Amino acid sequence: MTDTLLRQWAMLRHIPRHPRKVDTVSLQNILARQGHDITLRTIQRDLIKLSVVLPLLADNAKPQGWSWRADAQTLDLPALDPQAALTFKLVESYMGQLLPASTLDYLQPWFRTANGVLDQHGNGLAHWPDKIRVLPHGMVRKAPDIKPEVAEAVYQAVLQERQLQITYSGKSEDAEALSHTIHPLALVVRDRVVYLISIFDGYTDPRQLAMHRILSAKVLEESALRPIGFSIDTYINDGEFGIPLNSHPIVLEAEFLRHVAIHLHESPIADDQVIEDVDEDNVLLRATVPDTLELRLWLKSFGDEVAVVKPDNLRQEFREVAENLGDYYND
Amino acid sequence: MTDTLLRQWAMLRHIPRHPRKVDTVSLQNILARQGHDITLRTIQRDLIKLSVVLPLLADNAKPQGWSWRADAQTLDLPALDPQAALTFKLVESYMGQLLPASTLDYLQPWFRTANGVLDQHGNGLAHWPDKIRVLPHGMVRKAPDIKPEVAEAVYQAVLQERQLQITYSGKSEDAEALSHTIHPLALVVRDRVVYLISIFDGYTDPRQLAMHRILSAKVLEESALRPIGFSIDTYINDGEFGIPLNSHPIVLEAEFLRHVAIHLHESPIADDQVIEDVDEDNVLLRATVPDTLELRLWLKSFGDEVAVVKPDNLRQEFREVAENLGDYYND
DNA sequence: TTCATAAGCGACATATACCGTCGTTTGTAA
DNA sequence: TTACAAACGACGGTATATGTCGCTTATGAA
Repeated sequence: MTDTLLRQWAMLRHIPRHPRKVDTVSLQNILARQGHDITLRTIQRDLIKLSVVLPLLADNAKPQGWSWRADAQTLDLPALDPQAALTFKLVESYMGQLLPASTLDYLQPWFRTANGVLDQHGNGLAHWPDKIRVLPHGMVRKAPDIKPEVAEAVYQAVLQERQLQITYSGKSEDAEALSHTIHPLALVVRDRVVYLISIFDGYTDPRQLAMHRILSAKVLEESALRPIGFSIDTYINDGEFGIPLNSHPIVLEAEFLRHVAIHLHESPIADDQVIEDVDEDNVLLRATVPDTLELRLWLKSFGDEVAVVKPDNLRQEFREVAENLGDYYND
Repeated sequence: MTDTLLRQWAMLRHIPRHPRKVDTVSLQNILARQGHDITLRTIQRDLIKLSVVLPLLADNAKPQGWSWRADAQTLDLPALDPQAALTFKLVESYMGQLLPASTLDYLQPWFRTANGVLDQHGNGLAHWPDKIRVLPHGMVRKAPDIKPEVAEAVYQAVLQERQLQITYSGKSEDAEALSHTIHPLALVVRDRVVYLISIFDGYTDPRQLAMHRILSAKVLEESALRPIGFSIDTYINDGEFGIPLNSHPIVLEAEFLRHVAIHLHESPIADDQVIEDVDEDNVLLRATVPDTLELRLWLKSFGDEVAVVKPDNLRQEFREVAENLGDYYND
């Protein structure tokens, strides 16, 4: 039974990407725990042999630290097929607008691998980058960037439920950055901003910290406190992020200009959506939807191309918006 | 020099996921082309040995077909670290709303692997699924689903520039599905819908086909024609998707209610964005932005919480919208 | 049914690469 | 300088990887 191959394979999986590294003794322990009793010498030999054909590198420190080259492509098994590669490129285009660059960077190895697969698979005549585009939906805004060290510490603290020592700059630029000890609870991403929900040491109420305003973060040894019964969904549904107005869905009726309704046919807003003709220029949309802020933003974005018919209170809201707008522009 | 490891590695990379498969003779040819001159017997032995520790399976056909189990996790080297795993989960949450399910399915193996990594890395007490949420931006709409066979054929045809035989159902439900031969040019994703830009055989103008309305697709042998000088960016910029109104950026000035402006601080709409106080309740935003439809949708979504000040023509547009709205609701 | 063909599989022999052991060298800290 | 730990080189016995060969089995045509 060829233990060699399995052992090398297991060893490779425990070598981290540069700048993280691992020394031979640690590898020996890890392998021993998995049932591979092996000499240090053998591990050294394996590493040297493997580094000839794989992008592995050892630093010059005394207990040699081994790592994968930072820019190494991932070697996936099974290999990335062209469909998956294309999907990765779609994700890259989409998420570039939605996630901080330093977070998305973690997926760079796969994006690079996808490039390779696509280059190889196309017939080389014309390039595939000319054949795929993702058009932005909504304003193109860049996600505020998060320091990689901060992201790393925060992710670790959340997953392992450890306390975190952070310095946090207030909303105003000139505010002093203050140091706090916090108990992280959860991560919430909304509208390009990553929030860390956590409790300040000594307090009991969860607060939202925008991650891009955390200047430094250090994972502490102490485990984090977690209020009994805390639930991220309850927290969100309590309206802390301003999402739900009303837990009961409503039956929306609204008149759209006909040319707008084309998009509604393409991707319906509800399973029971119905679109009826009203007259030559207008159609009526009827659908059961959640009664949220997002619904209002969406309806308002159509401006004068939509008129809310029902329910009455929503129509009333829109009437008031229209009145206010009239006042603005009639100066 | 241990050729064995490399050879087995190369072989594994050429085994596709179920239901696709590969036979030993093909593997021998592939490996021979990469410089591994090896007996068929050895390949058989390798496969059997590897299938003990890896999710490989052989069917019962006569020339045995080998494949990875369809639900096999990916084995990545370097291994997925917790940060990357979390990023994959974020992508899964985000893209679930933006890409058709059948397209996103190609990334399932990575999502599964990410689950495993996170399960292992957390301390097991509380589950990480309770610690991460992505809140939707905009209306929650499902991306219309695309048939997997269609997606596969279309992706292949686009990448390899081959003609495509499709049946396409018109916009109206009752329209007959018609068969066409088309020359695919590019893929454009907008607002949850994937469009295939292509030229119908015998015509010269590019058309947009919504992929979810393609009922069947078959890649033909003939290579696709491509108009000389066709550029996907030019095509988009010609306004075929209704995006750009004007190629010159404008300097936008708009008054926002103060509480709205908090979000603008978090993720600015432009690098040169400035926010000034106007009075107790209002602030003025000034920024250089592209003059697009998206800008208008975004501004309109604020309803009566924003008043456009400059440029003049944009203010005029909004004045008209306000007037029309006033007419609607004053019946 | 029979036969021809091709693929899968078991067995065997041998070259070789693997791996533990041990001694030497090198680099770091006291 | 000394002490210590890690890296490295060399060696030999053992395990195993691989080519070869022949038998078995499945498939399809006659």
